[in-house]
Amino acid sequence: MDLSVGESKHLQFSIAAVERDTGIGKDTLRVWERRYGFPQPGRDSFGERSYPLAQVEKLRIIKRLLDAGHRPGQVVALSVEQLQSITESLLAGPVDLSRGKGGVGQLLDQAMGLLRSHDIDGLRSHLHQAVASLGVNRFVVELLAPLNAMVGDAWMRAEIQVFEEHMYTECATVVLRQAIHQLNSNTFHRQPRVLLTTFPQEEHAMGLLMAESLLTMQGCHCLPMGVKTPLSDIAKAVLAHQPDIVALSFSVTQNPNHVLDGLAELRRLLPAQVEIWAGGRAPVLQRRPPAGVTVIADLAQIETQVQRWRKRGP
Amino acid sequence: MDLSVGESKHLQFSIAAVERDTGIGKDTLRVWERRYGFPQPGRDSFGERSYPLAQVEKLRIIKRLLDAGHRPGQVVALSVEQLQSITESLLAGPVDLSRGKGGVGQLLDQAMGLLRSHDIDGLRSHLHQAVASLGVNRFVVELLAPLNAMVGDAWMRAEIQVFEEHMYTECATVVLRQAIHQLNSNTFHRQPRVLLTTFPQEEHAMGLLMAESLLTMQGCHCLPMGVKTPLSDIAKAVLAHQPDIVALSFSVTQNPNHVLDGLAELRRLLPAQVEIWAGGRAPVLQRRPPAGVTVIADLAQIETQVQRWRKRGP
DNA sequence: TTTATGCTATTGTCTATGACATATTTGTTT
DNA sequence: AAACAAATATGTCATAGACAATAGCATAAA
Repeated sequence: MDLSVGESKHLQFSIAAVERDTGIGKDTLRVWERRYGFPQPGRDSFGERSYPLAQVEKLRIIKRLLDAGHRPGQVVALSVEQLQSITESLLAGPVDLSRGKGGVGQLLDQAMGLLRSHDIDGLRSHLHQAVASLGVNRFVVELLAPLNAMVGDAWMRAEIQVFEEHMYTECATVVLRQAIHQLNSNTFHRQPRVLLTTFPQEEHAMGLLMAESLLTMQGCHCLPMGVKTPLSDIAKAVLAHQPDIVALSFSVTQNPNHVLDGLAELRRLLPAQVEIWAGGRAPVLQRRPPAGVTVIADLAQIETQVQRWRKRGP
Repeated sequence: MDLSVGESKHLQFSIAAVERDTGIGKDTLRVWERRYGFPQPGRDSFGERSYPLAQVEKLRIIKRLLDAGHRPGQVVALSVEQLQSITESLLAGPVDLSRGKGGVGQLLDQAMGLLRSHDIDGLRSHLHQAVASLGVNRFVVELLAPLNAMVGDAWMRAEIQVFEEHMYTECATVVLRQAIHQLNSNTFHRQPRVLLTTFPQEEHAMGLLMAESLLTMQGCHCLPMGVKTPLSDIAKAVLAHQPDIVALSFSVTQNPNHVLDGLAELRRLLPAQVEIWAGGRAPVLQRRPPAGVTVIADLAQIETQVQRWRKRGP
C-alpha cells in the first residue's frame, strides 16, 4: 500500500521523511517542538508524529534562512508571513548577477522557460548549443551554475515538481558529460591529478561534474569517483591512485557539523602533501573554513587555485 | 583541544562518525549494543560512546553480510574469524558464467584485470574500444551486463574495495553515456516514447542506462528521469510527457514487497494504455510477475518487446 | 511437490525527557 | 573601541521502553 516511505496519500509526513526532505535531524525536530512550539505535528493512529505538508514547507523556508545565517530562536517560532518578509529582504540584497553579462541572462531565462514548459528535448539542444557558443568555461560558470541555483531555489520553495527537477538534472548531466568527454581527447601526462567525490551523505553529483569540467579545462587529470564515498575509502583511493588533490563537493542541505567533522577527519587520514579542496554551496564552508582545507568559494576560483598549485610546484 | 566530534587522535570514533562510515544508524548501533552485546564502545570523558577502529572495521564486515542477506541476530555477535569464514563461504558459491561466448570472455577478463590493477584510464579506453568493435548492443548485453554482475559479486565477497567499485561505476557510466549520445544524433519522431526511472529506494542508475542504450538502439524516444522518483511524481511526469511506456529498473537488493506493491500502485495511478515495463535483477519479478506489468527478464528481451509494441500499434 | 495462510521472533525506528559541550550573544571592564 | 567574562542558545548524546514491519517457519490446502 503506502510504500513511499513516510509520505502518505494525504500529504502527511513521518519524522524520517521530514528529515530527508528538509535536512533537519530528527533530534533537532523534536527539540524545536519542545522549545519553540514549532513544528507541531499531529499524531497518527500509532502515536507517532505526522507532519502536514504546510509545516514541512514552512520548515523548508526556515532551513533556507538558517543557511543564510539566521538563528533558530529568531525564526522558528515566526509565522509564514514573517518568514517570507525576511526572505524577501534577503532576496533584495544579493543582486541577480546573471543579467547584463552579455546575452547569458537571456539564455538563462530561455532555459527556465523550456524547463517550465516541459520541453526537455528543447532544453537539451538549447544547452548543447550554449556549450558550443559560450565554450565550456563560460557555459558552466555563467549559465549552468546559476541555472542550478535557480532550479534548487525553485525546488526549495516547491515551485517546481520533483519530476521536473529530475528531468532537468538528467538533461544537464547529459550535456555536461558530453562536454567533458570532448575535452578529454588528449589526456596525457596532465597535472595535477585530482580525485573527485563527495561524502556519504551527499547525493548531488552535479557540482562534482561542473568541477570536473573546469578542472579538465585547466589541464588537470581527473579521477572521478561518483558520490557517497566513505572517508576510509577516500583514503584508500588516495593510496592507490596518488592524486595531488582531493576535491569534494557539498550542497546547501548538508549538515554543517557533519561537513566540518568530516573534513577534519579526512585531513587526518590523508598525507599532508595531498591538498583537500572543498567547494559547493554549503554556507558553513565560508563561515567557518576548516584548517588544512582549501575552500573553493566560487567555481571561477578553480582556475586560480590550479594556477597556485602549479606555481607552488609538486 | 581538537577533540571535535568525530575521531580522536587514537583512532576512536564518535557514534556520529560510525554512522557516517558504516551507514548504520545511531539508534541501530545503540540497540545492537543492548541486544547483541556488540559493538561495545568505551566511553570518553563526557560519558559518550567511543568506538575503537577495530570495532568500526568489524561493523563494516557485518554491514556487508547484511547487504548480502544475512540477519543481524545471526552475525552481529560473532567473532571476526567467524564473520570472515562466512564471507569465505559466499565465495565458494556462484560459478563464473562469463566464458565460452565468443571472444567476449577474454574482453571481460581483461576488464577485470584492469580494474584490479587500478588502471582506470586503461579500463575506460578498453571499454570504449569494445563499444566500437562489438557495437552498442553486444557491448551492453555480452560485456557490460556480465561485468556489472562480476563486479557486484566481487564487492559482496569483499574482493574489491568500495572505491574500486565507485571508480568502475563512474568509468562504465562515462562510456555508456557516450555511446548513447552517439546513437542519439537523429532523434526525430521516434516511437515508442519511453520514460525511464526507478522507485525511491533504488539508487543504481546503471541498469537504467543500459536499458536506455538498448531502447535508443531500437529507435525508441527515451525520456530519462534518473533514479529515485516518488510514485506520484512518476504519475505526474506521465501526464506531462505522455509516454507510451514507463520502464523501471530494480536491483537485487530491493525489498520484494516494496517492488510488488509499488508496481501495483503505479499500475493504478497510470492510464491503462501506458505500459509498465519492469526489468533488472530483482528475483521477485520472475517468481511472481505482477498483473498489468511487462517483466523484462533479460536485457535481450528489450528488442523483442519493442517489436511486440510496434506490431500491436499505438 | 508446491503454493497460500497464520503464528512467532526478529529488528529497526519511534517516543519521552534530561544532560551538557560548544557556539553565539550580551554585559562589563579595561 | 577592544577584550574578556557571564549568560543564552542550540544541537547532539544518553537511557529505556514500545511497537510496526519484516522475515522465518510451521501448518493447511491445492
